[in-house]
Amino acid sequence: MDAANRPEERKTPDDRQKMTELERIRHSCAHVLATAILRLWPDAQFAAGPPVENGFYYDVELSHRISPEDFPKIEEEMKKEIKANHPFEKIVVAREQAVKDAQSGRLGALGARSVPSRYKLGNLEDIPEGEQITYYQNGDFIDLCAGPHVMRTGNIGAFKLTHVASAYYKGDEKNPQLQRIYGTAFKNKTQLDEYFKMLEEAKRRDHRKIGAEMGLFVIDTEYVGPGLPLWLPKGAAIVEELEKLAKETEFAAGYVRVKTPHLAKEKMYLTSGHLPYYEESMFPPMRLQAEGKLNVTIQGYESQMDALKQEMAEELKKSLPDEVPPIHSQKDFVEFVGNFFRSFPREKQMAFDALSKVILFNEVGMAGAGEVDRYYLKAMNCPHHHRIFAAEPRSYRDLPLRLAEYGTCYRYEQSGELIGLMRVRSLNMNDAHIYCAPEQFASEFNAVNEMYLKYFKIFGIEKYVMRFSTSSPQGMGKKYVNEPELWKKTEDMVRQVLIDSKINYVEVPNEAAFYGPKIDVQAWSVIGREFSIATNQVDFAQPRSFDLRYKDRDNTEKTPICIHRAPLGTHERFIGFLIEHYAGNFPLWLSPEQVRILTIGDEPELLDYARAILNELRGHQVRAEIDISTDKINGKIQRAEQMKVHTMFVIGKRDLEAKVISVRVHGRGNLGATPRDEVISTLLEQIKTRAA
RNA sequence: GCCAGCGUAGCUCAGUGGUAGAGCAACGGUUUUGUAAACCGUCGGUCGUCGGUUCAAUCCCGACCGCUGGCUCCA
Repeated sequence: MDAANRPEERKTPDDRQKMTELERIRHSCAHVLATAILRLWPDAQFAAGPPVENGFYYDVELSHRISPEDFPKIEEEMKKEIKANHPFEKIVVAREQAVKDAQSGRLGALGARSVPSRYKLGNLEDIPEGEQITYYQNGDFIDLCAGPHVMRTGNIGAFKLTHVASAYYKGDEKNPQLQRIYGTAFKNKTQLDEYFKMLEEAKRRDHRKIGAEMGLFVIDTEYVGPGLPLWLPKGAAIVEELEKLAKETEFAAGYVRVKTPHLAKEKMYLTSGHLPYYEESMFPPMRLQAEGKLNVTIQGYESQMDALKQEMAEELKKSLPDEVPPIHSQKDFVEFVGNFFRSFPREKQMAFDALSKVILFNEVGMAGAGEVDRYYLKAMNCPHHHRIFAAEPRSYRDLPLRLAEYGTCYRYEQSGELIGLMRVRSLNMNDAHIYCAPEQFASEFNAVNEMYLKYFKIFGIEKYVMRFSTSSPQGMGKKYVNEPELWKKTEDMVRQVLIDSKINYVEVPNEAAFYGPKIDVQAWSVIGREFSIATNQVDFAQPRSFDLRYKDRDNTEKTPICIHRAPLGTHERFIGFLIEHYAGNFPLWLSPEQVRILTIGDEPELLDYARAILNELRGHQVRAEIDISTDKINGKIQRAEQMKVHTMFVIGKRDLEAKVISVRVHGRGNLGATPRDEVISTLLEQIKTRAA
């Protein structure tokens, strides 16, 4: 993220000087990229070119569409610039001079040009009065830039352009879209190669690829819809195991489970405050027609129809009966309108009839006629849980009340946002809402954090950070519910818990949820890729909006604080993460197929022995299968290994005679033969303890 | 939603302005096995959808749908 593009996050010159050596190399490489592009396309207009997490980019406006096929010749020019070993010279200028140079097209350019450097002009405007304005020059290329850079272009050890994307100028979708050229650079070739090796590994572990190979899930865009994954039996097995883990953990921690429907009336989300904030990312409402008159429908219809339709509307309006029978469905509606049209000449009757069927219902819908109930698919579970809280009178003795549910939510994510399981439109949340008194907050919140850490341990997540998102004064009443004192109080409480628990966290201002501060949990998979796994929030706003109360010791009614928490996030994203984390090689307890019995030969006694083992395993809820096909044992092993079956029991005549099982573990090979009972009891123990 | 690239069998991929192939998988046989692929055969595609250009389109053009990479968004 280019912080320089966001006024509220503008880096100070001091911050910039903290750039690491690697960031300087990359930032300098961005300048070299611009230099090269200008040699090829002198009219290029540059915007911003910062270092980013894995490299750098430069945003450029250019009539030529740069594609990866252009990379070799751009890289060729870049190499020349690096070989020339020009120094990066810092030049301090007065604002007037900078404006003048930008207008003459000199900034982000190799020389003066006929058109101004328009984006550089825009960048200049963002530099506050009093801050030093500097250029950096390498060879002929002069750029408005706060630096810092490496000493000379030759200090850029190894680089490569990686991809092209588009980006809005200053990240604002109202601004023009620029071409963003991405690249990466390292001190030397070895490190560059390692980086690309890591990318290869990530690609190999891609959850979409492994998910398909292992038969975990499919996304049936034609019949179900994009972003609506179907869990296949093997994927559902993982879902079930995660739920089991969550349910056990939450039960032990004093949670109670609830179950709520997938939709609710509009009133729910007006009350919660979600509708005004998030309407566009909720699925559009379903409208349930109540009894009533049709005249409102006709009005809505008039406004958008052409002449014939107008005519029909006039006719309808003129002679519509006062009393309209109840209409609950399209069938009712068509029937009613059909009867009504009988009084017209046949030709008109048919035209009206067809129109009414096709257009009136489909386009205008039944909205507006009489009272309409609008139902929304839930995009979050909290309001339903609030209503459960409200369902019974509550006393301080009931608190903390921890309502947990694996609730299915639906969010209308923008089409361009959908990514495999990582970003979906239907999601199963490991959700719970903790209603507590203010004095209980610290211990409850701390217990939630402890739960996170417990899970990290189970899944071998070693690197994580809690992003503590807080409000901002300027967002009060707009982005955030207008309760400045409550915000401060809550944020202070959360911060204190984080500090006391010595948990690894960073504070990020102005990114809170609208109803309270939140914590996003970022975790890194074993190959070092970052995932936003879970989020939990402190909510002082919704309990008020829903007028939730409990009777306190002193016989007064008080509003509880609500903690939203979802340590395992959603099944979709969490399993997506786990697939990449484990490269599909799940630990035994999570493995979709825990055991496959492979027989050598098909003598009846041998098959009986193998089947008895299968039955015993399944009796203990082990996900076991048997392969009694006539393939050679090597073929059976090959297929089981490819499917990443965790444990293979190879059963041949020798095993039958000695009452043993030859065990082979995926990725570890043949472990030899062990007495049957011992093998099974060890296996059961490993599953039970969720051993890695 | 925006920009760009892509869309051929269940999967991995060839291929052409004259209506398509391979390997694996699946299915049917034969084979009877000791730690990563036994053999033979069969089935399988309106080349994403719709429209246009053309005597002729899977191929060229357009729109739409979807996917991928970014941007914006993320309760």
